[in-house]
Amino acid sequence: MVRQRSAKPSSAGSIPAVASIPVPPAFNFESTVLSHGWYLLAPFRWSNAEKILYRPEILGGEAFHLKISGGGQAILPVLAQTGVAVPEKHLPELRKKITRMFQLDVDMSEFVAVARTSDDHVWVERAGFGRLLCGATLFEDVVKIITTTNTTWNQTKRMVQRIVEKCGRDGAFPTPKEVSHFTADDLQRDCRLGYRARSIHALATGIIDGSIDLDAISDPSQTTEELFKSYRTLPGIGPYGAAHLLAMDGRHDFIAVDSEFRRFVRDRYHKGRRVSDKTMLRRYDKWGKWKYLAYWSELWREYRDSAVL
DNA sequence: TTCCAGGGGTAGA
DNA sequence: TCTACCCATGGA
Repeated sequence: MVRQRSAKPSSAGSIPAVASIPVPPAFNFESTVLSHGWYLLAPFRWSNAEKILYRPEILGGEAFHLKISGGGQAILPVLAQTGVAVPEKHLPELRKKITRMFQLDVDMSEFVAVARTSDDHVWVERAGFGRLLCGATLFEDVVKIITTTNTTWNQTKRMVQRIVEKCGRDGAFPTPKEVSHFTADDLQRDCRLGYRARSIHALATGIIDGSIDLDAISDPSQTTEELFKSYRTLPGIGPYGAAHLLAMDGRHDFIAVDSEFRRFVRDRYHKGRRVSDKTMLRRYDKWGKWKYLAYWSELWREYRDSAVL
């Protein structure tokens, strides 16, 4: 990754230059933040009035409260309290995490080109739609996906908030080690995780004892099919979760079939009639490797039009 | 009470 | 490979 320092002054004016992170062409900060529900999950906090994403983060073992803004050709993460840059020694780690959070290493040009050929999807280019907001680490995203299964969105938000409060340090999302300090019963009782506590506990302890190797499991040299199978070996991750994790890698070959997908396709294309998953999925076959994003863009626009986002 | 929400794991056919 | 059942939680 390229490192650079920007000469752009902070909002305080007299504060020295801050480190900015360059973004790909046509990157849209706000659209990426609002791409799906992740910006509503702790430790993210989005200020719509300021168009700023706040997030506590541990860098080099030290806690920082980040204030992340976008615009122009860069993302600007600074310390929330002072507006100054994160100390130089932490910039490589910060860049790595920001790159994952905003999918800066994902090439969206092919999807945009395909979307131009569909009257219902031409808007995605103008909106800068395509990148999904992710957690700072794969562990964070796996935990969050587990908390979305078989429950309501409000319960998901509360589960994640409680995990951060109970296990995390200084408001940051906990590491596997921090989660593994607690028993599955502790997590279930105090974070109200239900049966999901066992999966999240198994994930954290597996990473710590070495039986789960997230780097190997997420090895990008695998084909998408191999990666899908690989993600499914994680505790609490089935077809829905694996498809979601692939999307966070920028791979959209698999649609995460859940109650929301079924509701959307049933209402939009089948006049509310019940149809099989296979029939629903067939509708998106023509999108090839962009199936999930094609579906998600349709749902995203429905959310936006109904002011859910 | 019963159902079900951005499902997953397992046993049995 | 497919189906049925169970799994905590909490709102409708």
